Amino acid sequence: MYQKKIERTLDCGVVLTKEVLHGKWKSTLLHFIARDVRRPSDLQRAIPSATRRVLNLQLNELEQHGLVSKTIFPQLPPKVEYHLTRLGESLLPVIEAMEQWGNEHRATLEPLLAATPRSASEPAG
Amino acid sequence: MYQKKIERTLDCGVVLTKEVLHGKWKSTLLHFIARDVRRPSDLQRAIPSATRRVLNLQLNELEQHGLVSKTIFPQLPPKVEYHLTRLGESLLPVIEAMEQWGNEHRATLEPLLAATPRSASEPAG
DNA sequence: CTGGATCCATTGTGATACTG
DNA sequence: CAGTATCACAATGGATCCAG
Repeated sequence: MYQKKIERTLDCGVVLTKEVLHGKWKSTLLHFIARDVRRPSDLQRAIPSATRRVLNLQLNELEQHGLVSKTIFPQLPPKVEYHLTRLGESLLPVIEAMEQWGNEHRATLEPLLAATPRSASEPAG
Repeated sequence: MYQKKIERTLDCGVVLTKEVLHGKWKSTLLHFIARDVRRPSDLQRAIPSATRRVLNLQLNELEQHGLVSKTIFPQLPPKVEYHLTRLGESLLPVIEAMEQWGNEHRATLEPLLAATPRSASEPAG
C-alpha cells in the first residue's frame, strides 16, 4: 500500500505557516479580508482570476483553520461576511511582508516567473 | 493605446511572493540556507522528510527564480554549495516572519491541522 | 557526494451546472 | 447573492533506480 508515515516535519515553524497558507488564493484572501473586503462577491471581484468555487474552498479551509470566521445573515438576498479572527490577524505581519516583498520586487520577479512556467526544460522533440 | 491586461492576478504582491515560495520545501530550504546549511547533503539531513529528488527540484527552481545561487566545486568527491542571492536575502524577513508565527502558534495550529480533511489519516502515534 | 529519470499516487484548481 | 456537486486535468511530491 502506498502510504508513508506522516512525519511531523513541523519542527520548523515555516512548515506550519505554509500549511495554513497552502492554497493558491488563501493569502490573497486574507490580505483582502484584512482590507475590509468581506463579502464573497466582493472578494470574487477583487480576485477575478479565481473562480467562486475555489474561493469558497479556500475560505472554508481558512475558517477551519481558525483564521477567519464566517457570519451568515439570514436575509434575502443572502448576505455573508468573513472577518479575521485573532489568529488571522496575528498572521497579517506575514501576509503584509509578502505583499510588500512581492510589490517591491515585481520588476525582477515577473520576467523570471514568466520564464519559468513550472517547467525548467522540455524534452527536445 | 493597448492596455495589456495582466490576467495573472499579479496585481497583488502576495501572489507574486507565493509563486516564488510555491513548493512544499522551498521556504524551509531558504530558511536553512540562510542559517549556513549550504550543501545538499546537509540540507537533506536538515529536512529528512523530503527526498533528495524534491529537494533538488525545489533548489533548482529557487535558483531559476534568482533566490539562491549554486556553486559547483569541480573536485572529487563533488562538492556543491548553495547560497542566498541578494534577492534571496531580501526575502528573509518574510521567511523569518513565517518561522516565528509558526512557532508562536504551534500549540494552536497543530490540532487544527491534524483535524483537517487533507491529511485524513490515522493519528500519528 | 551530486543530480537526474521514470513510474505513480495524491492534491489542487478550474469549468460547468444546479440549488436555495 | 451564496454555496456545492461532479468531472477533468495539471501540478506536486514520493519511491526507486541509474550515472558521473
